[in-house]
Amino acid sequence: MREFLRTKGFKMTPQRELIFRSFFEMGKHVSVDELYDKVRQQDSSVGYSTVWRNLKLICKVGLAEEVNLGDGVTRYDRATETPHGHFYCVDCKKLTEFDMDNIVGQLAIISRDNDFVPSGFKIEIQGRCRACREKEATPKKTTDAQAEAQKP
Amino acid sequence: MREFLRTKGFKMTPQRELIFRSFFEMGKHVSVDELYDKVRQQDSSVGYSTVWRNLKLICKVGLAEEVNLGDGVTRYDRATETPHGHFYCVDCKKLTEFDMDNIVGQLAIISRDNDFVPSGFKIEIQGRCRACREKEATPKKTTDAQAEAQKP
DNA sequence: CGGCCAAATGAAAACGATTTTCAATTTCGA
DNA sequence: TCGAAATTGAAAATCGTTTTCATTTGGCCG
Repeated sequence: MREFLRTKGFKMTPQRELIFRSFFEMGKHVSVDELYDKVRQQDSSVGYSTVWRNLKLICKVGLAEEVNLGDGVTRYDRATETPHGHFYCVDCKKLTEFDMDNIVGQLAIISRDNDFVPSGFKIEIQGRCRACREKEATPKKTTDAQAEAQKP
Repeated sequence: MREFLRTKGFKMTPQRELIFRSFFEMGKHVSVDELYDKVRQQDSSVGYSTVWRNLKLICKVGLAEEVNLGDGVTRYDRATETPHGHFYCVDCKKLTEFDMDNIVGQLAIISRDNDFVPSGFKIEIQGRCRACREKEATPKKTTDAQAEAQKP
C-alpha cells in the first residue's frame, strides 16, 4: 500500500494507514462519520478532516467511489472488479448490491449510440426490501396535508 | 392545476401558480436556485423557501422527482411518461437524457430475482460528451499531489 | 356574504454535512 | 541529515437544505 501510494505521489502516515485499513475492513457504503468512529476506536487523536481527506484520497487513487443517494450523506463504496448496482430500500435506507454485468454492455451501446464516451455506470433501484415489506403491512394515513407536504 | 391540487388537499396561491408555471416552462434538471431566479424575475417578493417548498410539493404530487448527482445540488426533473436515464458529463456537468425502456424490463427482473419490490429506477452514465471531448484534447498534468488530493 | 381554520408564505435562523484554512508536524528523497 | 512538500488536527467557513415563527391567505361552511 505504502508503495502503491508512493508511485502516485502520496506519502504514508500512521493515520493514513489506520484509516485505509479500517476502511477496507468495514462493510461497504461507509460514511465519513462511520469510518471516523471506527478509526477513533483505535486512535482517538485522529481528526475528522483527516478521515475525510483520506476517504477522498482512496477514491482518487481508484480504490473506492462515492455513492450518493440523496439522503444527504455521501457514502464510499469499495471499488470492485465486477460492476454492481444498488437496491436502495426507501424504508430502512439499506443498500444491497446486485450484479450489473449483463446490463453494462447495453449501457455501453446506448452511450455509443448517443455519442457519449462513458467512464462509469450507476444503477440505483429504489423500492422496498423483503424485511420492510414484512414488518410493515399497515399503510400510513395522511391527516395533515401541510405536514405531509412540508415535512418529508 | 388548481383542481388537481385541490383533490390532493392543497390550495392554490398566486406564488404557487407562478412557481409551478415557471418550473414547467424551464428545461429539465432545475435546481432550487435556478427556479428561484426565474420566479423572482416575475415577482421578486417570492421567498426562497416558498420556491423550495413548492418544488418539494411538485415532487410529492408526482409531477417531478429529485435527481442527485453528488455535486451537492439537488435538481428537479419533470416526470415523464417514458422513463429515462441520464448522461452526466464530468466536464461540463451537463445532463442529457436517454430512453430507458429497454432496460427497465431487465431491472424489474433483477429486482424480482433479488426479492426486492422496485418503485423506481435510476441510471446514470458518467463520461464525456462530444462537445467536451472536442474542445479539450490536452490532458491535464499533475504537479502538486496535495492539491490534486485535497482540492478536487 | 362573513367567519373560520388549515394551509401557505417570507424572512430569518437553524442545521448538518462538506470543505477550507492555518499553524505545526511528519515524511521521504536528495 | 536536511529541506521541500505533503499531511495532520482543530477550528472555522461554506453552502445547500430545512425549520421556525409570526402573519397572511384560500376556500369551505353556514
